Amino acid sequence: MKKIIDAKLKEKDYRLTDQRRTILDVMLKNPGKHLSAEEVFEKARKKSPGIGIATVYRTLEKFTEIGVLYKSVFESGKFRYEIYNSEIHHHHHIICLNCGKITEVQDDLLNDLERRIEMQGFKIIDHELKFYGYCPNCK
Amino acid sequence: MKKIIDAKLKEKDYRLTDQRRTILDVMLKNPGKHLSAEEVFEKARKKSPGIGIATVYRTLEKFTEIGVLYKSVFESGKFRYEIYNSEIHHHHHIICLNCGKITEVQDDLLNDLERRIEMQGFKIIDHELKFYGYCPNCK
DNA sequence: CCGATATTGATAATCATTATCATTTATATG
DNA sequence: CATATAAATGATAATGATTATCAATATCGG
Repeated sequence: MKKIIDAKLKEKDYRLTDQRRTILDVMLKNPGKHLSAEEVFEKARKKSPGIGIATVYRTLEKFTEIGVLYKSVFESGKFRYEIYNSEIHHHHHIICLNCGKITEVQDDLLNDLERRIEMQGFKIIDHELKFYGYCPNCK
Repeated sequence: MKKIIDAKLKEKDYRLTDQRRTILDVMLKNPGKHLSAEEVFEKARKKSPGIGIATVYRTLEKFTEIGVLYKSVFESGKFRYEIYNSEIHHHHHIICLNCGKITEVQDDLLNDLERRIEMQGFKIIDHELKFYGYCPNCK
């Protein structure tokens, strides 16, 4: 996995600094988790105490650009990032209205709907589906 | 429609001030549009030149709480509001990656998926589906 | 009309994020 | 290994969307 990422960075002439390596490690150690910039910053500081918050923001953005991370926005208005996992091509989020926990489900139900929308003249590139409700613990 | 909204406000002991009336008019004149707070402010000022931006934010939030408006967040991270329309119980958004235009489609395709998720212990209250692509003009 | 209290507007404060800039550092090349 | 280039860093100022504060005003029921 790291090799693929290394290749992506090289492809774009991006440097693999210690800070970027650290942030990448944080994300790889938290697959499926949707971490805010602040959360990434806290975790990265444990390994690289001198890392700066501006670097975290920049790196998260850069990694999103090259396809290493997936960036989402939820109701708080804050961006959250998760490691891109090509095995799970597409997944949806369930957001618990009580505890805020974000769970993922896997499904590919939307192809028919996309087809229908494209017949109206649109060109669909991607989609995002969120469910709001209560998780098993809060129900 | 206004009568229903009046009733909702009364139900909660909220007062119907001129400013709130103005903002409500703005939203009712723009059905289906997703207006940012700033956009609402600009439109409201034309009718009530003295209205304050803080009031716009507060009122949009208050109207969302009582179910008069529906509040969404998109990739800009900014909140956008639209008038709640009970005839269109559920709709989805298509966001053009080029011009940013937001179009709505109506579909109720997701009931099966919600059933399946509920069998896993979740309780689903609502869902939100966004498509990203290019509109007919930008394609 | 009066009183209680919700609501307002201006503006300060907050927060997540981005811009700025001097300094540091990764990497390619000889 | 040494060097040059320019990408990247960290601290912090700046930005923009939104919320808090507070004195003043307005709504609504009695």
